[in-house]
Amino acid sequence: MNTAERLVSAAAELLDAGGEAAVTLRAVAAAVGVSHNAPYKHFTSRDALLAEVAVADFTALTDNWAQIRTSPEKPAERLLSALDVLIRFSQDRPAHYHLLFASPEIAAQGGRLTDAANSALGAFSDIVEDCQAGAVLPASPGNTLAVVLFAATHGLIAAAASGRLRSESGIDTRSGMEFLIGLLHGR
Amino acid sequence: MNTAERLVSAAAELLDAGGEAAVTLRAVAAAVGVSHNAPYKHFTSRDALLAEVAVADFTALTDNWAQIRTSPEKPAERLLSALDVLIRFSQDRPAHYHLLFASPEIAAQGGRLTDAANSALGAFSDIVEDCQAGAVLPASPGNTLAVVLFAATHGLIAAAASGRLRSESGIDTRSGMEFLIGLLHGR
DNA sequence: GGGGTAAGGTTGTCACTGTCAACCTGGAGG
DNA sequence: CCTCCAGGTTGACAGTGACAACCTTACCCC
Repeated sequence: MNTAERLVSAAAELLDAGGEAAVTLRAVAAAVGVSHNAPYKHFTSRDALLAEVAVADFTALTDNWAQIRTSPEKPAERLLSALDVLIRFSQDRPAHYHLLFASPEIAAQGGRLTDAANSALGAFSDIVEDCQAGAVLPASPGNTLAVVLFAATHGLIAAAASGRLRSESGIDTRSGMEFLIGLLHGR
Repeated sequence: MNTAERLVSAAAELLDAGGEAAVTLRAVAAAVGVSHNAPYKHFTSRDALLAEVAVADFTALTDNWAQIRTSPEKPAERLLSALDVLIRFSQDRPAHYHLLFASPEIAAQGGRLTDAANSALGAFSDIVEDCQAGAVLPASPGNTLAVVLFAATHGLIAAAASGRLRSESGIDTRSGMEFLIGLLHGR
């Protein structure tokens, strides 16, 4: 594994261990065993390094969803599995999740990151479209329904991360999405 | 206006002008005309100061929504107006929006902030419940539907902020919510 | 085969940040 | 009149992202 890859994976580990604030260029460099300035030979800035971490995460999500689509489950069950992947990711690796979906300055890095994010959305949309083709979910122009379902999931995850879900409403992300899908079912 | 209030309002202005990174304790203090350490006489940390900015924003949102509820429009139109308030807020003051709904370390400040956020959600829920009472939207246990609708809106706003909405799907936040509400209408 | 060259690494330095500590000051209350 | 404290000050400190300059090694081309 070359230095650039080792830097990305060290950054990913630090992100898990201590949140975004812990991902210091110096800490990343030290974890790899290079000098404090070596990262600049591979990445133009700290944000660019974090963007590469995000690319790796998006790619993993894409693979996950692509695999779910090939499972023998019914479309509706595959959709719930896809949502579970996202929900579990947000719970197991909250800092990574925040990096991917709630960090505008990282998203602005563009390039490879935009492509990786679009691929992930595409894989998720495929699963939703299978549901629409099976009349489990209503039709929509383009992938509008997939985008809306994804958005609702992200919104519930964000509310949960802020601690503002359990407090007043007493629901969780999964049950919220089940409720919404139930309303849309067969429409 | 006392120093604490002036610090909060100066922080709010810097947040608008240059994003969260521009809200430096030193810059805030300088804007008010006090020394670089004076903020610590009123706030325990930078995050605590930002939390007060968020409290003010949540309060304004609550007032906005409470007023919409008293308008002579039909419930469904009031709901769209409420969503427009949120969407416009996210477009006009993106850094403030991010602070309120996508900053876990700020949300963790708790206390006054949690109360203010709950009040805002309550005002929004009232508007949704009017729609449910008028059979414009389906019934739900507690305020589940309000939470889900809010979550979906936030998700679409977040996607738009990341530049990942227009690119692939060609929809915007407002039209996405109209699509979802249309599906739920009369259910 | 030898010399240029560039990728990848190093050390040193800079301005800036949040935070802590110590000090100062004026006015309120016994 | 003395005390005390809220609210302000200056000074310091470690840590950060970023830049500049230098060193080295391996490769390519003439």
